[in-house]
Amino acid sequence: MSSLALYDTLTRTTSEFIPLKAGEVGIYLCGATVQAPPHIGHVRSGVNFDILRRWLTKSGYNVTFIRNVTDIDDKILHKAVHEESPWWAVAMKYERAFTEAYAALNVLPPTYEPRATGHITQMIELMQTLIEKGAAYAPGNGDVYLEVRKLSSYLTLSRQKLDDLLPAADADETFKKDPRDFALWKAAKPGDPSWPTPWGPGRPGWHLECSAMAHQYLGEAFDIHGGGLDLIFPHHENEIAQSEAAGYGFAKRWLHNAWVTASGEKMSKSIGNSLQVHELLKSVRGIELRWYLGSAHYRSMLEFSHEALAESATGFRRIEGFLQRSVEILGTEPVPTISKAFTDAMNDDLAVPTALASISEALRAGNSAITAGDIATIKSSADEIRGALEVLGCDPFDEAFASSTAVEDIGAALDGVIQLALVQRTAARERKDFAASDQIRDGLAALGITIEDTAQGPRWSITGNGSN
RNA sequence: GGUCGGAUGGCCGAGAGGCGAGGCAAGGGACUGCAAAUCCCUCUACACGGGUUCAAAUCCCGUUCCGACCUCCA
Repeated sequence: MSSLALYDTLTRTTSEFIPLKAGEVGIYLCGATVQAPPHIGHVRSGVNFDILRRWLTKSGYNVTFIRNVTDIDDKILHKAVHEESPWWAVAMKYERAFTEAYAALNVLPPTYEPRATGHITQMIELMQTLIEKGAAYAPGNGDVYLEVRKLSSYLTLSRQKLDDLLPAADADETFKKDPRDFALWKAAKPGDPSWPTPWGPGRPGWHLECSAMAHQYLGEAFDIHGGGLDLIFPHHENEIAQSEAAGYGFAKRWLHNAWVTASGEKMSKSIGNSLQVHELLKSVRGIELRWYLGSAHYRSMLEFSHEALAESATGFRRIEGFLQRSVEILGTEPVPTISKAFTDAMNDDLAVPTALASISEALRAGNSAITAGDIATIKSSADEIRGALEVLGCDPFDEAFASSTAVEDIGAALDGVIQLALVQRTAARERKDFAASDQIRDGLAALGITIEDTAQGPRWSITGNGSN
């Protein structure tokens, strides 16, 4: 059995993953700033790290997974003005949209999902520590800044030099000792929400939130910190600065997922190439969108196109089709089993594309076994495929994707009706009346129901390509 | 200006000195009354120019093009 190796943005190398505490893993993932509905770039991050979490869990670790919600920030305040709604109502509205998107894609809920505004006390404590240690200062205007020149480790994650950074265009540097110092806390402006602090009323800076929440739930040092590539600077750099200046060990390893791109460019709301999750879910199922988003390596850009998504969904349905046939033949659901090929791929920095190749091989073996009537191979293939799909969060038998009881009742009734038609069709075929048999099949096809004649008799499935 | 990433077949997408990843699409074949499903076969690619090497998509040098970050982006 190979052991898990993961990439680390800090060292830019892949190395064996050794947790701080045997059998336990703590992960902090930067979640959403809830100021707009989620697009597929946001949920790709969720899916990538959900796969990491599931693989760690499958590997026997007890995983504590934190994904925060940034529910106070400039963009939320702007949005509140635009929507003529209280800032907290805006935040809640979009937080729910994210929760629904994650659920539709079978992203497991985090162990804890802290909101920034629920941790103001911890942030104030952290700032007090930083001021006492001489790392931060409150110039008297209500802001609190971190003095970055005092930190030797500053910018080691992004490998930049302080003097090479472009000066901030918008910063009011009146109170800063150095223009690169960043705000831990922002003084309240008239009309903005604020919380009282020893330095005056204000609201948290983005970076401070994550340091405070990571400390609260994972302690002074933890195993993995994750997020999108675009957070390396300044967000993660600043998180390191705050936490290390406070004396914490902080994250031992940094994982960053790459973007979803469209026409080669990063998907973003501002350039208008973003695709909202709920829009895409009108054309594919959640399990199919997840399969697509998870199919590329997490550190590779994923070039989105509707065609690629549709093709990916087609491929997934092939796998599902085999699993369904295996259930019909074996009479039982497959038992999730992890193959060596899948293990080796996942242990190699989550090489999902290589893992998918192992699924393809099992699929071919399984389909051939159906033709050959090789029950043992049908079962072993189905077990292996389901095991892999489970880790990838795309197990069709997962309750998260299961239909409700009411739907199952309708399905049973529908099956009865279609079987009546198929009996007529079989009778027509037996008397070589193919005009009549094709008429029945065409009629069902027009309703989006596809008929396949197999060695075990006709079977039907809803493919949704009907003209209704 | 600084830092970082990328360019692989019709398309998506792995690999990182030698063994044609895989998928989708397309073409052919098997099976079938015809389909569908499935299986088999075909389609031998690595931006460009040098170099290292017995051997380069992979390493080195240079070039072109694309993208990202540089103080509140997943």
